[in-house]
Parts: sequence; C-alpha cells; structure tokens
Amino acid sequence: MPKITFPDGNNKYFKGVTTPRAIAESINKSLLKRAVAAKVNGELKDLSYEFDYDADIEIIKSDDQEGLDIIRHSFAHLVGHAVKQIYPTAKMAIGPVIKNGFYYDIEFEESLKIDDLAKIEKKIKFLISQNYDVVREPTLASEARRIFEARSENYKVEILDDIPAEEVVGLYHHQEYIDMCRGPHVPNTKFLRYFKLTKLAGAYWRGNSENKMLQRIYGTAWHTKEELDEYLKNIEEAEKRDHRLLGKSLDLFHFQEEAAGMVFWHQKGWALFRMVEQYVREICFEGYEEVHTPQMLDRTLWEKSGHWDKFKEMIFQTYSENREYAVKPMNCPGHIQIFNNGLKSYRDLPTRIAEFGTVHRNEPSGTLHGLLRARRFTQDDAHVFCTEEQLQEEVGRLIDLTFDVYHHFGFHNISVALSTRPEKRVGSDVLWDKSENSLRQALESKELDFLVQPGEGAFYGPKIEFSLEDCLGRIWQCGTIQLDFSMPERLGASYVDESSNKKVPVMIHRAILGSLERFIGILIEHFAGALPFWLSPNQVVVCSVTQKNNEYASSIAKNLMDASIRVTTDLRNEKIGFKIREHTLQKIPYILVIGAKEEQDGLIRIRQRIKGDIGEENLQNFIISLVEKIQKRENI
RNA sequence: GCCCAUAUAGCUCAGCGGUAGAGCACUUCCUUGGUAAGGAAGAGGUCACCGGUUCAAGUCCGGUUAUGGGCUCCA
Repeated sequence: MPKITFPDGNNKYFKGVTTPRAIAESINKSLLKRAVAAKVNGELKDLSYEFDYDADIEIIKSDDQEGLDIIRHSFAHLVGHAVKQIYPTAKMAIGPVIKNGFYYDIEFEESLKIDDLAKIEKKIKFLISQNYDVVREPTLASEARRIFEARSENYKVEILDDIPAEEVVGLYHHQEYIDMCRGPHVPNTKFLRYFKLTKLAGAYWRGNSENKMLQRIYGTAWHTKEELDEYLKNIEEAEKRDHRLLGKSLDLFHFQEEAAGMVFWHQKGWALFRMVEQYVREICFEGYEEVHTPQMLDRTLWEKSGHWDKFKEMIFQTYSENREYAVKPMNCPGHIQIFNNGLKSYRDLPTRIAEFGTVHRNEPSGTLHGLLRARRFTQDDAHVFCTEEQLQEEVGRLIDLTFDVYHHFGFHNISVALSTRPEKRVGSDVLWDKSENSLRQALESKELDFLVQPGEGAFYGPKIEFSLEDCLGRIWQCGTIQLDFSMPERLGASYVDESSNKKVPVMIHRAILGSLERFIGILIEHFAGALPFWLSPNQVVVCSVTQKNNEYASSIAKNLMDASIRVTTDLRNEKIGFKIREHTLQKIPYILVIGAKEEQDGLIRIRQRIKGDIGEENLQNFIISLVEKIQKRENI
C-alpha cells in the first residue's frame, strides 16, 4: 500500500491510484480551495497527476512563491486562449514564466498594434470570469502532433519534432483552446486575477535572428491587487531614476541625431567624468604605465590582429593618401606597439600598460541605450604582458581590485561570469584549455560564485565578466579580465627569457569599470542622481536670502573655491524657498543659506541634502569637514 | 539589423484636415522676502527631415533619421 509523506513528517497510506487533488481534499477543504499544484518527490505536478507509488507530497498553494509562478505560467496560456479567440489565425510559439510575469511569442497574420493589448486584456478578463477548469490531458506526442497540425500550429509542431512520437506530452485544455506544456497549471481560472499586459515587443523564433520575428506579449501577474499595484508603482519609480532622464534634468549630458550613440558631455557631466577618471588613475592604474595611443591605425594592423575579420561591419573607417585607417575599436593593438618598442627582457615582465582609451564601435542602431550602450566610449583599459607563471597572481589581483572598486562606489549586487571559447575563434584548443582553466582556477581560489557562459568568450580568449544592474534590473557588463595567447604572437610581441630565447608573452586585457560612460550611467541610476559628495559636479551652492547679503555670500563662495570645493552662488532676486526648491531638485549636497543673521554672526547656515537644515556653523570647520569627505571619497 | 511605438516652444506635454496651445523655464518690471514655487507683462515654433493625397496637412499616406521598449548582437 503506497505511502505519502508530508513536509511536517506526517504520513498517510492510500489504496491504488491517487492524485494531489484527492490528497489535499483529504486534509481539508480549505486547503483544496487554495491548492494550485503539488510537489511529488520534489517534482512539480498538476493536482490531477495520477500516481500509485510512495511519495513525499507538498501541496503548492496559490500564495506560495512557486504557486505564483504557476499562476503566471497559466496566465501565458490565458493570453493564448484570448488571442486565438480574437485572432484565430495566430500561431502560438512559446509562453514561459519570467521574473515578475510571463510572455507569449506569437506569429500574427497582421502585426499586432499596441492598442490591441487592451482588447486582449479585456478578453482575458472575460475568460477569467467564467471560472473554467483547466484540464490536463496526457497525450502521445504523435497524437499531439496530429492535433496541432490540424490547428495549423506550426510552432508547436516544430517543438514536437524534437520529442519522440511515443512520448507522452501534457496538453492543457482551456475550453476550446489547447496548449502544450510541461506544466503544472492552475486547475481553474479562478486563481487568475491580478495581471496586466505590459508591453509588446519583437522576438525571434528560438532566439535566432535568422528566424522569423514573432510578436511577444509581456505581462505581469500577482497574488493580490495590492502587490500588482505596488509592482507597477515600483517600475514607475525606477523609471524616474533612468540616467537618461537625470542626465537631462541635472544637465549632465545630451545626445543628438547628428551623433547617435555619442555623448555630448556638459560641464557638470564632464566634472563627474573627470572625478571618476581621477579615481581610476589613482586606484586602478597603480603599478601601470599610463600611455596614450593614436585614435586610428592602418587597416592592416587590424587585419593582423584578427579584429577586421570578425568586426569589420562595426569598425568606422577613414581614408587618406591611399591609406585605409580604422578608427580604433580597441586599444590592445596600440598597446602592443608600445610593448614592441625596444627589446624586452623577462626581467621587464609583467609589463602593465594602461590608457583611458576612447574607442568607436558602430553598434547596430537598435542596440543603443544612452550611456549604457554607446558608439563612442572611454575604457579604463589596460594590458598586462606576462609569463604563464605570472598569470594566476595577476588575475587574482585584478579580481580583488574589481571588487574593491565596485564596493567603494557602493555596488554590492555584482554578478560574475566566466565566458568560454566561442565558435568563431583564433588559437588552438590546447591554448583555450589552458587559458580557460587558469581563469577558472583564479575564480575558484577566491571562492566566488560565478556563472559559466559557454561560447561567450572573445575570439582571442576566455574572459571573466563583472556585471552591474541598471534601475530596471537590466544587467550590463562592466569590468572584464580576458586572457589572450594569440594576439601578442600575431602582432609580433616577444621578450628574451633567462636562456636568451625569444618568447611570446601572454597578454591579459582588463578593464575595471569597463566603459566610463556605462559605469557613470549606472552610477547615476544607483544614486538616483544624488551623487556622493566627492563625485557631485556641484558640491555646494551659496544662496543669499536677500540681495543685501550678496557680498557676504560671494566671499563665502570664494573661500570654498580656494579650498577646491566645487561651489556656485545663487544671488538672484528670488525668495530663499524658491532657491532651495531649485537646488534641492538639482540634488546638490549642501545649500548654504546666507542672510542678515549669518552675516552678523560671521557664520554660515547649512542645509544638507538629506537631513535638511542642520544649523549654523563656522565656515572653516565646514571646509575642513568637506575636504575630509573628499579625501576619503565617502559615499554620502 | 529586426518587431512595435514615438518625434509640436529650452523642458514636460495637449492639439489629430480649416489662422499653432498650456504649464514650467526665459526677458522686463514690481517685490528684498528666512528653508521645496511672490506678482504682472512680454518674447519664443518651417509642428524631426523628404515626398505624396487634398481646395486645404502637426493632423491622413509612404520613405528617411533619431529616440523608447523588446529581440538579435556586443572585441
């Protein structure tokens, strides 16, 4: 007699075949009301799943996290059901669960317009209101194939191509609509309530740009209306932190049509840029020779390096006197030229060459994204030329440095990935084995959690990638450490070893911030524009209460300026409240309010960005505290 | 590059076949006011660009460019 065991250790025996539904019902009716699925020996199953063996059973309720994912998954089916009623010729591809929601990829005869989402949403609400049962029918793949062929569901049929005919697949019947799915799904649409279709987008079938583009309907779904509303509100709030909006409102930078993907840095943005640059120079270029190489180099050099072959569509070119140039998309060939200048001994290794390298890459138009994906950007780029023996230590140091720097800027949500050999690559498999292993060992020795991304490496070597998130949780690669056993040889780099033999050094490509533009973009979003004092373009604004106080206010500003504080004055004929509002919106760390009282006392009145009015203070003490903040680069 | 959407004043947006609008910002004047918007007047636009339909086009249609959301890509 099969035995079932519950998470609390209790158990029960039953006769013959049973289902999670029957089990839930046997416990109590209210559990059955909330049950959406079950875990049978740790595997998610529908409530209708029939079994007759000993099993650990856990009933998944609608308000469990796993229950919510099931609800979201079922919502995807509901999109299918609604879409097929409105557009009978639509062909359904796949509809999975994603973070916070779901999507469905669909081919429409006539492409869907954004307004059509409202129509679909309305239909979904109607279907939900019917409280119909979702019925799972285990079906032979061959039979499923017949069903979907009859319904002209080409994509479902294509999915079935990879499933043996004799295997059983799950067909979910939503009234007249049938979807194929591993499941599980909710037993009835009454569990599906709080949702919103959020966006319409294009997506390639099977994620391959050679394939047809389908239309993807995105949606979000939650347990309660409150959670749904909160989620939508959070998105709205996050959108306000978008660096592109803040860049405009804080007067940091702009883009324009004549230079798509290339930043026009305004005075304030450039001040921020220079502060970050200075930080990098001190912290990340320590032990490096900082150099500067030409913005364009003869095409033949890029042919030798292998970049031309792989990236020629993305390289900006220019011509002069029968010579073809490539505007540099990378700094490495330039750095190798410097390494090659003069004979190197093993005693010179490791040689570390660094540059604020401004590169141009003609990124596809659809991929541009403010500072986060630009066509012109500056890397905190460096190349370490070393021996294989020195590799491990160098890489280890770079991993530590990267974490230190990110932590310093206040980033703690850092993802690390190891990307291994791609299909299109240079170098022998022996070299790739060697280089992948050394990166892996370096990561393992640091006991870091990292994701392996097969095939995602650069064409010349594997890489470690460090990524940060933007305000909407999109992941952007920033730092990178890449091994290269190929390019030094291709570009003729060598050194003389202990026995006077010529040898080719190994090269590490590394960037800690990656692109300064991207890093600053993420920094802006991270701080919602309220940059730490040391990075603020405008650190202090001195406001006079009336114009009678202008002279004293100016003298205070002068003192601050002499102490190298970035200060401005606001001596306009405006009320102090007006000035404070304006500078608060500009997120300036300190507003000094200077009126008759301060002038009389010979003091200043300080309004701090977060704390508000913090009272009167002596100017010299204030300056000392600010200078200290700058020296320590405190993140407040 | 692909799919969908968007492009009107410095900014945020309304207008959707019939003489170009609002708020904020700007200029001038009044006001000299103590911690998030004092008042009045004025100036400001080839409605992204190119073409088409129409007696008439920001408005409808096509194309281009850029931007936004995704997809693909990312040395």
